[in-house]
Amino acid sequence: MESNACAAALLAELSQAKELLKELELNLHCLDLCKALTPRIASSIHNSFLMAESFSTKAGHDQSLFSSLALRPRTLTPRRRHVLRIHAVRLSSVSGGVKGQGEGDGFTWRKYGQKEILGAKYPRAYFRCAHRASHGCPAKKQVQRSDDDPSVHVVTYHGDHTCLEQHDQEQSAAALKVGEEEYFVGQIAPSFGPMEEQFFSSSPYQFGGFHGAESSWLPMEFDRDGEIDPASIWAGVEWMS
DNA sequence: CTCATTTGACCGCC
DNA sequence: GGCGGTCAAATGAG
Repeated sequence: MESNACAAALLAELSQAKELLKELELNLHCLDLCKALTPRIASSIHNSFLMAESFSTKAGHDQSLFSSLALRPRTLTPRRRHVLRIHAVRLSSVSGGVKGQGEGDGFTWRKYGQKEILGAKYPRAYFRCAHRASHGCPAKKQVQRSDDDPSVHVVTYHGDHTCLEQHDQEQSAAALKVGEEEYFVGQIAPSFGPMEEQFFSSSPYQFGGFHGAESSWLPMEFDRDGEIDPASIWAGVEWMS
């Protein structure tokens, strides 16, 4: 896809996300927590806007948006086809609480594994959709605490839910489609549920109390080889198949 | 008793 | 052979 078209698509999706955030702010004004979080989320998306605009102006005619985004070439090959969503979540001590009833980000997950990752301070937890057995839902997610900022957690989603659950988060996800590939480049903040709370509280980093969470678009920077510079982001991200 | 989580073992890929 | 991802038996909570 031609770079300007990619940039336009990205901006269009971001515009939609921004409008959804405005709507969220209007509808949830009675909740102090939501009022506190919404401006931050909006600010993060605004930063993404600046990034996207930068891409659209900086990306030369011989450099696609994806090369400027530094997606590795192998992610564009048919053999690497996948749906990936990267989501950074920062826990906060905002009072009020946002915990759901066992759903967390709106879906029900079952933890099926936890693994110590080489070079990482904190373990990675593996979750799959609870409706895998009944609906064959292939959705999975991985949750790992950031080494640099323990209050930041990287949630990586694999696959889409084929179960019947619907929620606003899916509708507000900003996706950029290119041909047969679909890359989710951001997602509106969900809340943590009891399962994540339990996982995080049992890991080496102890919370004084879990009351809320905020998430943000990842302010990524990349080097010329297409590798993500870990020092430039506040949550480590790996491209996964 | 049922169901979700934990955790060591196993498997496949690089 | 090392590592990440998954399996499955054991364990615990309700």
